Amino acid sequence: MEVLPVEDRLTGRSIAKASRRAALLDAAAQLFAERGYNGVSIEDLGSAAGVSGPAVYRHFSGKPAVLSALLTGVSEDLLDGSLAVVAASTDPEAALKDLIRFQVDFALSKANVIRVQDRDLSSLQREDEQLVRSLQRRYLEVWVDTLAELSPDAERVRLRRKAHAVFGLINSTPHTTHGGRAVPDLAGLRGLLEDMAWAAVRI
Amino acid sequence: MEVLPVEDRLTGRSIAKASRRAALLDAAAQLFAERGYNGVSIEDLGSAAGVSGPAVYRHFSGKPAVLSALLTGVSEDLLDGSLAVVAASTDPEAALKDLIRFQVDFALSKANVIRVQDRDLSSLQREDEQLVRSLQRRYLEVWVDTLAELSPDAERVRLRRKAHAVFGLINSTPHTTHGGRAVPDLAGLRGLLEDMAWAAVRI
DNA sequence: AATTTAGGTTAGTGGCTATTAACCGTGGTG
DNA sequence: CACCACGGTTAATAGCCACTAACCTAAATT
Repeated sequence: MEVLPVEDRLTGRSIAKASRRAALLDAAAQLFAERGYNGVSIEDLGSAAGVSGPAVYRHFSGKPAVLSALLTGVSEDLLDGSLAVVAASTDPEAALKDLIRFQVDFALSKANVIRVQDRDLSSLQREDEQLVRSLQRRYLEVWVDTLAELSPDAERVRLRRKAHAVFGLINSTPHTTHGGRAVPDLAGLRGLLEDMAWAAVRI
Repeated sequence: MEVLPVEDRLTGRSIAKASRRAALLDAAAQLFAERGYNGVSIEDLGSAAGVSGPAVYRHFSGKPAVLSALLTGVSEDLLDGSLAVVAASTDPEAALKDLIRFQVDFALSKANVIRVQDRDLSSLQREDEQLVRSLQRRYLEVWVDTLAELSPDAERVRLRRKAHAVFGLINSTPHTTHGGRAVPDLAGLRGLLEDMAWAAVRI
């Protein structure tokens, strides 16, 4: 008979393991953002997390699994976050403003992962790619639903394009913030992006 | 004594060579956009241009040279085009509108190259990367100069960020137009992007 | 305290791929 | 019409890299 691992015990080892896994994902976000998925070796990944080479296989089944964990994670965070934002807002206009703020926060605080998401999505295995695309689609629909409440007459196709364009606007700084250095006037940038996004979305 | 190849004769072969080179660059734009520079092999590249493998070396010194030709080409086209646009306009407001139209045209007609440019810039060799970055910087400055004429009091840092964000907005569709399929309502998309860009830039 | 399990390590190993070698037909040139 | 430069071909070559094997130590479990 097998021992069912129904409940994971919080032993010292499991904590260490979790934090190592997190370190690997952090390293992956940074390295993939800089050099692209195919430009990073498992050895690079391991040593950036303070461990060398094949130890990565104690945490992930392979290189694709690392990318998959990274991208499904960010997609879920975006979707869940946006649902929470919309649920907390009363009127659609406030909801849209909060969605913008949320996306700006996300883009500025997780620039690396944002970058990887639209750079290396195609490197995922078919199944994972579909999952991530589905999560992204649902996130997009949260925006489109909110936009539709504000412009009931607009076609959804148009609203979808609008949302895409706003994402491009907001996500632009990760592309330009080279290497992940700190941004001087972060608050100013945040405000500028919010204002521009608001102006663009209200046309 | 060497024969100086001062003037290239327009022989049948040289024409064939030029068109093969163009085919290779087209293939590179498409494949790099889809799979990323490191996800495409020389063999892939060649066969997509109707030639197999090492024949590529008759046209480029190596794989990096292909990427370099692609990216310096697009950067130069953008810079030259923007200079022409500004030179043709009289007042700054018209210039800005034309710059937007120009960038939208470019993003919609050369989506692949746009994608490669901000995806695989870091795969260039140091020297070429500096060249491309320099061209991009000069292109950005064309925008910033125009913006500065319209808002003489604004800091250039802020205007630079603004321009970046507008690029992100306009270049968003290449990211979303998966696989390079034709866009249904191209004119509508063009108009939408222009309107949104104009609204965003005028905050 | 004995034993098992898990996360690490350092050596392979095999496949892919950029680049080079060696060779070949032909358009352009004299 | 003889020659040759050139764009192509297929067959090495060499290096990188994902992944596996074999082994080792120490935390958990008993």
